[in-house]
Amino acid sequence: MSDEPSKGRAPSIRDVARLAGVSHQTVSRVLNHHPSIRPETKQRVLDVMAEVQYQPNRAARALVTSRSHTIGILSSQSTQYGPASSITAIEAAAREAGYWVSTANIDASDDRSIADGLAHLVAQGVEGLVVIAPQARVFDTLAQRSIDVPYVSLQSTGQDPDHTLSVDQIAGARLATRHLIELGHRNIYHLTGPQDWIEAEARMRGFLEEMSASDVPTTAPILGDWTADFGYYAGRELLTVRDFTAIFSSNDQMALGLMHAIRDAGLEIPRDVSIVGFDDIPEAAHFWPPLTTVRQDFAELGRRCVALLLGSDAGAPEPRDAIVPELVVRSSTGRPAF
Amino acid sequence: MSDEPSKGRAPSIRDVARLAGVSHQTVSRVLNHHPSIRPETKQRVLDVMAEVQYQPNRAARALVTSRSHTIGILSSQSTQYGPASSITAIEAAAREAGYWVSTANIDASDDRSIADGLAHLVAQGVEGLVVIAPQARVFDTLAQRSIDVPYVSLQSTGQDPDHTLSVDQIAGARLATRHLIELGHRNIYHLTGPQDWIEAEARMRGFLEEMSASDVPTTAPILGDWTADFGYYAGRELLTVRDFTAIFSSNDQMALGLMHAIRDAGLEIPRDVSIVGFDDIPEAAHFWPPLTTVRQDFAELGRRCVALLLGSDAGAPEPRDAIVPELVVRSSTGRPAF
DNA sequence: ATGAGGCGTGTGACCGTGCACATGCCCGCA
DNA sequence: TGCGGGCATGTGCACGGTCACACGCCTCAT
Repeated sequence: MSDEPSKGRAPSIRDVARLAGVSHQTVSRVLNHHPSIRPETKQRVLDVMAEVQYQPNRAARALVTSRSHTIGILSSQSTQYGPASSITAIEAAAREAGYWVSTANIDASDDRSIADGLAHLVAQGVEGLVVIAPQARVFDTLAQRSIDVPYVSLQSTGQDPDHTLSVDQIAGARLATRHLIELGHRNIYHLTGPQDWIEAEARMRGFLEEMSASDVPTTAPILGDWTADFGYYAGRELLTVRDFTAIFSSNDQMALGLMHAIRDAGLEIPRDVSIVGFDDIPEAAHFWPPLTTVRQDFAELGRRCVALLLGSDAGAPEPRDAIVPELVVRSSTGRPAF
Repeated sequence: MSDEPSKGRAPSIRDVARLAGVSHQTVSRVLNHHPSIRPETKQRVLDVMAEVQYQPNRAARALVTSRSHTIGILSSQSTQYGPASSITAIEAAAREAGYWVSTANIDASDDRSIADGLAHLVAQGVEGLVVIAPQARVFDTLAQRSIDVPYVSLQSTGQDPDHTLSVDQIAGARLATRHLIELGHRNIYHLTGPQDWIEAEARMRGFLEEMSASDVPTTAPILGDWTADFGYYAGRELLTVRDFTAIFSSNDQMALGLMHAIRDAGLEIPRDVSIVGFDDIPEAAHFWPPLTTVRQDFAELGRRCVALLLGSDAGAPEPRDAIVPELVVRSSTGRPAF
């Protein structure tokens, strides 16, 4: 019965075609900017589209083209500053390139959750995959499923350079460590992130490398979990012995907890203990004292990430060198007391 | 030519059907847990599915059902702790309900960006929409487009209660303010968030309400921007006069900046100035001194959010009362010096 | 015995888009 | 004059699911 009115569903190209007096294919051509269309025809179609508020159906298009114009992000811990910043940066860069982003937050300690998240993104037809989850497990699952989607991992594993992109965590950690050594510290502890975070491991490696390169005796790193709470308790624990003059923390939050514990013990920073963090979260400049830390350029990371993903089609020779982070010296570090 | 091998495309229900010796419809029934299927037939189909690693094509399903099983989140400032936590909580709750989440980060100061983000989510066929962006603008666009998708805003506007869900920011702000008043403070400043954030406005209103309810003379609030940097500069500015004994900051980051400025001026917290924040970010307990603040239950918020969105179908009588936040008293507040 | 009805399954259409191919027209060149 | 070729447009099918309906078979009440 109903000939022109929409019957509950949104208008399709066929509705537009009928109203404009052309074939559905012509409408499709207008949508895809096909060159061979008479300007007046094109205009007529565009007018009708505007009139009926036509919106292309993404599902239908994805169905036939198998393309979604979407990049998937597999992420865990997305409330953390690092991952959150990366996501935002990637989103911005993707938008720039005309792509959209779909995020799946996973519990990286749960294989099932990883597989589900991955399946979700793949089922959505993402054309690229960014993994911001730490676990090697994720890569296993990825390989196992013989994913045919280009992917990038935002971690510095060192291995598998084709799929890895990152701030050079090792270099950053060496920067931080060298800074402490140059100030004269010899008894330096390192507080790591969770052992299954590849980033955490890289920072630890950087620490150890720089220590031995400078012939400073190394102490065993303390395994942390990124949280300020942990930093606090670790600090209390360490202070029962107090055989150090500086601590390099794997992120700023733990550094904050450490400083809390140190002050609680009646000590002063940096007079009694020097502290270096990692990340340079926006708050770090306002810690007490303002934190010396290592800054990562997340925006640049996001940009390169998208370029790498999308460029693999175009074969663009994207610079794949790791981004070198930068040491930001503030007031939480100084020469040891003696 | 090729009869069984996959021809580049992923296997479809028809491939599975052929291999299992049934019709494609039977496969579909297995997928949808149709009751009338002989167990052995079902098993055979499931076996084939596992064998060929069958994955239902989401686009195809969405095309015919017009359902995506996806909830859209329109968000700005998603690196902020509040929004990020909300997103994570919503995602968790949605997954619980068998839904997925698609996020669109927008620049809330740009109408075009808002419209684009909205269009993106709608085009994706989201079945519900959560808006975590502050601007009234977003709602205008929403109304203007006569969106037929149920939506919820995570802001306490007070108006339009059907589409609003939030922590009761006003109550939280009153809690914080009353705490200061009860300690004996009379000269209290308030540092707000950006004026176009509805949450910021609500907290300001709570502050003003409590002040006048307690007959304390009110000072004009200071317009902030959520950042610790701003808190620092605002603090420096305020200290040139120093006509106050307490400050209630609209979030924890600005409180951190304030404390930085106060210490820089050689003053002590809370002896000389008391500080209250808002959010209870995980780091707040380790600020110096540990911050008295207002805690919001984001997980609960996310849960209710999803329930409200999905429940509107089922007609479930979901509690729509605002979630009442909780005051966490730590060491940044105390009685005024005299 | 017969018809109603449920169960397990198959057939064909349809969702909205893009692609391959066909069509008619006009232009230019041999 | 005939024909190749580009332009503007149309026709029909494919994509991978779901839905409405049909079909045999068996059971059970009439």
